[in-house]
Amino acid sequence: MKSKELPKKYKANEAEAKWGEFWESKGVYKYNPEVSREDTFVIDTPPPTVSGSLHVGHVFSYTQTDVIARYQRMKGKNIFYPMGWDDNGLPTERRVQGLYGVRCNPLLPYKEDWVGKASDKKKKQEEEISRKNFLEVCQKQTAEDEIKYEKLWRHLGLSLDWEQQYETINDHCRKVSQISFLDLQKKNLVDYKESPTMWDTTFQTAVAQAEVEEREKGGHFHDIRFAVEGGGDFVISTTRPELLGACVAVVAHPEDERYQGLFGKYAITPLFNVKVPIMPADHADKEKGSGILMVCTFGDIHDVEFWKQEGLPLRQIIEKEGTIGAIKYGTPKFPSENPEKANEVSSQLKGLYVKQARKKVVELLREEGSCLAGKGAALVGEPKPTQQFTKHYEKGDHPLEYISTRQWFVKVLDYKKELIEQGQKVKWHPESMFKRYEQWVEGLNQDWCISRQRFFGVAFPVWYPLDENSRPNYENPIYASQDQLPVDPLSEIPKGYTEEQRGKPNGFMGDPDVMDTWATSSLTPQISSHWGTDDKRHKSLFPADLRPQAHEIIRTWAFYTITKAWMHETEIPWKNIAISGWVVDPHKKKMSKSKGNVVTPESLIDQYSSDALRYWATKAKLGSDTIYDENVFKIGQRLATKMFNASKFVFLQIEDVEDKWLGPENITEAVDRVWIEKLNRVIEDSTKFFEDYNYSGVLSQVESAFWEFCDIYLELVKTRAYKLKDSKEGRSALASLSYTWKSFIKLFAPFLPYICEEVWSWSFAEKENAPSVHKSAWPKPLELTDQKEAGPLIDMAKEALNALRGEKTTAQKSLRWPIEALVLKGQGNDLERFREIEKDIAFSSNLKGNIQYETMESVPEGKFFEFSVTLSENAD
RNA sequence: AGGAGUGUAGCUCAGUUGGUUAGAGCGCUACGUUGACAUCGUAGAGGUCCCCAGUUCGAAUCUGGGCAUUCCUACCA
Repeated sequence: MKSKELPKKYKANEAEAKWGEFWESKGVYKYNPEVSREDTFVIDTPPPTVSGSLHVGHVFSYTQTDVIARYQRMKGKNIFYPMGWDDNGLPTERRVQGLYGVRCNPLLPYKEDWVGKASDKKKKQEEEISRKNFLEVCQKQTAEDEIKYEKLWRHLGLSLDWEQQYETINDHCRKVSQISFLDLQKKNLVDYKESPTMWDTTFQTAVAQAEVEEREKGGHFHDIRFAVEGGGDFVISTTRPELLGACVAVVAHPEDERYQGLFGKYAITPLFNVKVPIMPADHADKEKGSGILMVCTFGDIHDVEFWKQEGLPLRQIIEKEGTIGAIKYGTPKFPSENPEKANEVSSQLKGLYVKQARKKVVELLREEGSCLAGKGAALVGEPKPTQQFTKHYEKGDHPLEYISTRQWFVKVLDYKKELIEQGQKVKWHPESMFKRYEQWVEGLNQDWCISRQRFFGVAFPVWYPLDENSRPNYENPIYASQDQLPVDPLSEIPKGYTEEQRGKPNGFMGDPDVMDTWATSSLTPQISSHWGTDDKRHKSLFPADLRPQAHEIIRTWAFYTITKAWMHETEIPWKNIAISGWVVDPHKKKMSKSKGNVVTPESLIDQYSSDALRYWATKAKLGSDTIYDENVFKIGQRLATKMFNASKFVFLQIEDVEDKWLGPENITEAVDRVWIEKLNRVIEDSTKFFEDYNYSGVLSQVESAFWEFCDIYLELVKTRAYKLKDSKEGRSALASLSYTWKSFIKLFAPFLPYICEEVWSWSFAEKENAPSVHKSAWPKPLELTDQKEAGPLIDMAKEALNALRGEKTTAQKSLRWPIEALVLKGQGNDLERFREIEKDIAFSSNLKGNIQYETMESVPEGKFFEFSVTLSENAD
């Protein structure tokens, strides 16, 4: 490469396309399975949810991981850096439903010729298709999205090994998930039990504690009068009057004097006239409402716990769809003192959604005379507004209901202590994030529910035998054997059975549920390491070195991954976990698609370049949120341009110089050696910071050193470098420039991979026999022999240049304007030192005459010298 | 309510173990096209380091107490 061939300006788009192809064709980022574990750095990359598009938040955190990977690669490590796509699960189903206007009905037969058509407009979900058709269209859609995602990641310059790609729905991941399930089953760490579980009525599936979020909603307190059997009455307060028909008890605090006389008696509910026990319960609060409240199946977690504790009857009135069921009162399950009336009420409520039912019940209570003469309506006064917090599935719109269903649970509650200990063995970056993990584990109150009543997910490798009445025997499941995996129990059969026996008396049925997405993504380290299928590979990749992830999923992804690794192999899944912050809007709220952020990463890259976005992403400290600010992209863009220009200049000076004059042994001049010492410290500190995952510290350090290089050192020595090319002084400058340039390319390479590869290719790719800077060695401090004490020459030069530039600027003259005379005043030894750089100063400030030195006892604080400058009358 | 983080220039943020006069970039003002760079450069203005008390010769930094703000967790019949 000759400098003449270089473009006048840096064209980032062209360069980035070129080097992207170059890296791919040279296999720069390939993992080498032959290298030993110690020399390999393993990253457990987060598989993003495939549901449309990636946004700037993804760019932010994935880039932060990439600079770590690039640093480790330059340190000589063999890098295992895979990419996975989390396509399995509800987000994909939701997207497909919206996009294609379809809904899965497992009862329908497969249609061979059915082809879904995606439409941009949100279709109403109307067309029902079979499970198999539904899964096919999910597969097709995610495959399309994944191609888009990959394109963006390549453009962003993530140094991933694309051969290690996986999708969480593929055969390999399904197999690993099922192996995991069977292993937990063998170790008696899973339970299949019927139990009240948080249920989303929209998606009609169970959800886990970790996927639940609280939302503030307006509600109303309703005061309702209950009669006491044998005389008397009391008023309860409730926000959920629609659950009146599900009331199984009434409770007050054991020490509440008002209700002492009632414990042991029975209350009669209004409308339904159901006899329920009045009991003491610790969770009742004397101060709240009237101090007495109803227990329903199920209003909240207290109801569930009290119901379990007391062995109360189950009266589930809310159905899986979120509607009130057709309940017949006057039966053993739903007794009533007045079945006729209860059934009249029930007939008015059945089929209503919760909200409608609430309205209706209130209406009826208004009309209802409270079973007691002279006490007015059962509804006492008017409903009083209140702010209430309700639990929602994080992806759902309607409040969750507790519904008793049969689900698979992983027994985490028994192992809180062990799981906290495991978390402690991992090194958290930043350290404080461990607290969140610890607090989450301590606060767990439910086992991990891993079954979902959905379709696009990993099946449970389980069948149930049917008895002579075709009722499943859940107590004795048939588990798949290893050689059957991955298995779909709905289309494949257990050993010893024939397909004809499916669903028949004395036959079998497949478990219809799928696993929670997290049950699979909690295995990402094992998915990558081929746990259970390739022992050698597993040993060479597990545990991983680094798990990068965001903080809001500590309670899910980090926790579940630690749990699985411990349950399977009593290991930690990775040695380090690096928690990235969020990208927030100017009001410090998390940026997300739903908040109407229309800026796509693709358009930002086109506008500012990948290097610029990477600069922005890695300026932010690990774990800290960063405000989305396009100004920072511009600064990154400018840095890349500066790198190009400074490189071009240095290259211009050294391209025709023989290699022997560019070796570090030629760096003989004091000022050059001082500069190299400065650079050494930058290299040392950068290395130290990187080892501590403090990439942002590296960047700001290197950046400020680079600007000092351009503004001060380069300006200072450039004239010497080209005017005295063939002398010892000139060669010292040239060798120093060459070495410094090379060092900066390497120091910036993890952050700005494209511009660095570009300028590296001009000269060093050949000289250093490293076609890619990203495979070149991370710099080490340069040992200068025969080091003599040189003092703060660079600082002196900086002060002098600034002073002389300041004079010219104040006089409104250009920086090349000649200086007639300079008087330098300072202390004796400083003046003596200054002589080392006087020629460089004279060159770079266009000083015509000599410098006149004057000794003075005291200089202004924090300065070396005082300058008296006489500018020339005329320009050159 | 409990826990974690943050609070430094108009804005976004550094500030490495306590140490002269607290830094950078953006923005602002003025100037300058110089033989790498106008996608630029140079210079300048701009701060009660949230507040109060303490430790210390010395505090943005350490301790205690507030305040503000973000997040996590819990509760709210």
